[in-house]
Formats: sequence, C-alpha cells, structure tokens
Amino acid sequence: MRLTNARDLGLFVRERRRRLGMTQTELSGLAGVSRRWLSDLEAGKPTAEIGLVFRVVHALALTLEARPAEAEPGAIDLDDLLRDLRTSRG
Amino acid sequence: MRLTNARDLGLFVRERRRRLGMTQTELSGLAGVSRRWLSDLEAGKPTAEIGLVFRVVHALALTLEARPAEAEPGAIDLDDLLRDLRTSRG
DNA sequence: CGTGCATGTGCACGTACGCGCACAGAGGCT
DNA sequence: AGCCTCTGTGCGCGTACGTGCACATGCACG
Repeated sequence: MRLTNARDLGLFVRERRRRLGMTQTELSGLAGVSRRWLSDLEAGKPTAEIGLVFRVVHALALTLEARPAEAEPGAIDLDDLLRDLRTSRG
Repeated sequence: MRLTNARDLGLFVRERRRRLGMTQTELSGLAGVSRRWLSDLEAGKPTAEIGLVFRVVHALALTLEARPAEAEPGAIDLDDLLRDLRTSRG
C-alpha cells in the first residue's frame, strides 16, 4: 500500500488492525500508545508523532519502505533531472 | 530503504536530499517547513509530525510504502497466526 | 586571511500535542 | 428488551511541539 498522506496512513492502519483481528484497545496496549491517540491516528490526524507511528507499525508487524518515485514512462530519471536542475542554475 | 524508526527516517531524508543536491534551506522552503525543524528531523527527532514528514517526502520525490513484514523461512503466515490467536482465545 | 554558505543549536513564544477519564452511539448476542 | 463490546469524542492537564531569530562552527574559495 502506498502512503501519501496522514489519511492514507490512518486508513491503512485501521485495515491492517482489523485484518489481524485486533481492537483499538488491544493494539494501543501492544504499541504503548493511548486508545485516544490511536483513534485519532486512524482518523487521519496529521499531527501524530512519527515515533508513536513507528511503534504502531511495528505492533502491526508492518514494514515501512521509502524509495524514489517511479520514473515516468518517458524514461527520464527523476533523480538526475532534479540534481541537474540544482547544479546548473543553483 | 527500510525505515524502522525516526533515526532511520532522518538519515534517509538527509541522504536523499544530498543526492538531489539540495540544502536544508532549499528543501525546507520547498516542503513548507522550517529549516530548524528539518534539521531536527534529519537528526532523528521522534516527535516530528507525520504531516510535515509527508510534505518532505513529497518534496524529495519519494514514495512511502507499507507492507506486512516478511514471512519467516519457516513459512508461517504471520497474518493468519495473529488473527487465529485473536479469534481463538479472544 | 577574509568572505560566504551550510548546518547545528539556544531561546522565547503561542499553540496543540498526547494522555486519562467519562460518556454516547452503534452493533451483536442471548 | 437488556447487556456487553467497540469506537468516537469532549474536557482538562502538563508538556513539548514547530517557528523565527541569532549566533557559532566548519568548510570551500579566492
């Protein structure tokens, strides 16, 4: 699942939690966060602290991966493009 | 790159930023965050808000992906295992 | 050596976090 | 109908956030 914002994250966490058959109370205890906060997170709260988010992610046996955005079909390497932009007129 | 905690995230952001030839000032302006905060983020601050993190991630042309943790070589499906645990003694 | 840029960091401010508690609404089960 | 579980949410508290500013260090260049 691709996460682009807090709402995505919240929905994904909720779905994952349900898939594992957990309640908010159980997951919050497992992750060491309050149920109150978890409820807000699942609702897409954008001000949630990433440290707590990582705790929840681990408790859900999830892996978080970051990678450069997909190259367009035009086959231009975005990394090089941006870097060139910077080094040429920066 | 696999991100497991705030420190990972910070280091990854820093490396990615440098790879694109950006300074903290440039990236912070592009992402709409303060340079102060970006500096802290790259240092691994665990209390950073995920909303701002997503802004930086986008500004770096990055994709964030979440997925179930890898299954052990023992071939037990962790999802099923956890779900069964819950439904049988919950 | 002096200048300029990149980065880290202390400070003060206004704001909102995350927490626990308590209650309300919605289902499900008997 | 009555009961129990799950979830959302208002409130109040103590705390730390994120921001902007200013300064210091480190490094490259002429």
